[in-house]
Amino acid sequence: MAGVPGVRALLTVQRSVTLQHSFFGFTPIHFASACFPRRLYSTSTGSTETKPPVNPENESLLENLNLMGVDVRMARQRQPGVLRKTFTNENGLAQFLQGKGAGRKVIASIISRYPRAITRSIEHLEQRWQLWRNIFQTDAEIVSILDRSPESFFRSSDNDNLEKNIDYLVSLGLNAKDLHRLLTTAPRTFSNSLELNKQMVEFLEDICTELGGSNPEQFAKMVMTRNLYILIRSTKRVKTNIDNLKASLKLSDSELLALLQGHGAEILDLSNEYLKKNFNSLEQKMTALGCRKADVKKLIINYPMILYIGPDTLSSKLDCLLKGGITMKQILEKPKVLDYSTQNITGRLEELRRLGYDFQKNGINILDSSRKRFAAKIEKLSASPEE
DNA sequence: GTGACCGGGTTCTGCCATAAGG
DNA sequence: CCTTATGGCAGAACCCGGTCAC
Repeated sequence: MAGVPGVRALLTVQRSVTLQHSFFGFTPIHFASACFPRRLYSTSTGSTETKPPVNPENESLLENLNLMGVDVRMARQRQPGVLRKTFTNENGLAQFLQGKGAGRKVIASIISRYPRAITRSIEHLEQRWQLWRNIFQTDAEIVSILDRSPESFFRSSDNDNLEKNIDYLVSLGLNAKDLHRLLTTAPRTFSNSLELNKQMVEFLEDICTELGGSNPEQFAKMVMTRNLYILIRSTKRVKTNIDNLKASLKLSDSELLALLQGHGAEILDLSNEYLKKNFNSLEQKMTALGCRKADVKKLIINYPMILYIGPDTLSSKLDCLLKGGITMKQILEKPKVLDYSTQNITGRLEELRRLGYDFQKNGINILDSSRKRFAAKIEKLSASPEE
C-alpha cells in the first residue's frame, strides 16, 4: 500500500488547480517521472527486491491529482494502472465537470472513487453527457448521480452501446418517465452491454410464456418498472429466486405469474440466500405463532414485500404488534401494517392505547395510514373519546 | 367526510472476478 | 505479464396520498 495519507487531500484544498498545460482537453505530458523504477538494478537486498520493473507511477500525474484534492491512496487502491499512465486527462475532465456545475470537492471525489474517469477524452465525455441529457432535464441531475455513483457513468467507454441501450429500452415501451426513473435509480443499467440487458428482458418474457402468460412484452415491462433494479441483476439470481418462490410456496403456474406480475416483482432482486433466509425465518416464526402453511402462503402472496424484511426486524415488528393487542389473524388480513417501521408502529400503538382504542371493534387499518392522516384521526379521537 | 383499497415514491453502491485485448 | 471493460455480488423498508363507495 504505502503512499499519501488521505489527510493530504485536505491540506491542498484551496490551492488553485486551474489550467496548467491542457490542450484539447488532454494533458500532454506527465514526464513518466525520471523514469527509472526505484530499484531497477538493486542487486543488494535479496529476494524480495528482485521484483520486475513494473511501470512506475507517473509522478507528475500524482502531483496534479494531489493538487486537485484527489485521494490518491484511494485511487491507487482501486485502479493502480491508471496512476501509471503517461497520458491522462484529469484537467480536461475537471474543466468539463466544472462546466456542468460540479464543485471541486465533487470532482475530486469522483476521481478518487473511479480513477479511470481521467482517461476519457473530452469528445467522449461530451457525447456521453449528451446521451444522458436525453433523459435528464438538467446537468445538475447528472452531476448528482455522478457524485453518487461515478462508476455508473465512467465504467464503460462505449457510447454506441449506451445509445443502443436507450433505443432498446424505448423500443420496449418504456416512456420518458420510466427511463428517467431507471437512470436515476439504477444508472448501471445503462452501462450494461446491450446484450446483457436483452438477455434479462428475454428471460423475463420466456418466464411469462412458460407460465402461460399471454403478453410477454407487457410482463417484462411490468417487472422492469416495478423493480428498477432488475436489469442490474443476473438472470441466474432472478431465476433462482423465482424457482425458490415457486417451490417453497408450491405455487401453480398461474399463481406464480400473478405474483410476479404484481408485487412479487419487487423482491426478485434480493440475493438468493437472503430471500431464502427470510422465507425460512418467516415460516418458522409464523409456525411458532400457530399459523398453518396455508397462512404463510396467503400472506406472502398478498404481501410479498414481507420477504424483504430481515428476520430480526420482522420478528420484533410482529412481536410489537402482538404485544399491542393485535392478533395474528388481523395481521394476516391487513399485512400492509408491516410496511411501517417498528418505531412508528410502537408509537402509534402507544397513542392508541392511551385513548383506549379497540382493535377488535375498529380493526387495524388505522395503523396503515400516513402520518398526517393518523394525526388527524388521533385528534378527532381525543376530542370525542369513544366509548 | 371517512376510511378502505390500492398504487406509487424514495431507494442502490463499491467492491471483486474474469475475459478480452494488448 | 499488463490494463480495460464488463458481469456479478452483498446489503436490506418505509411512507404518502388519490380515489371511490358509503
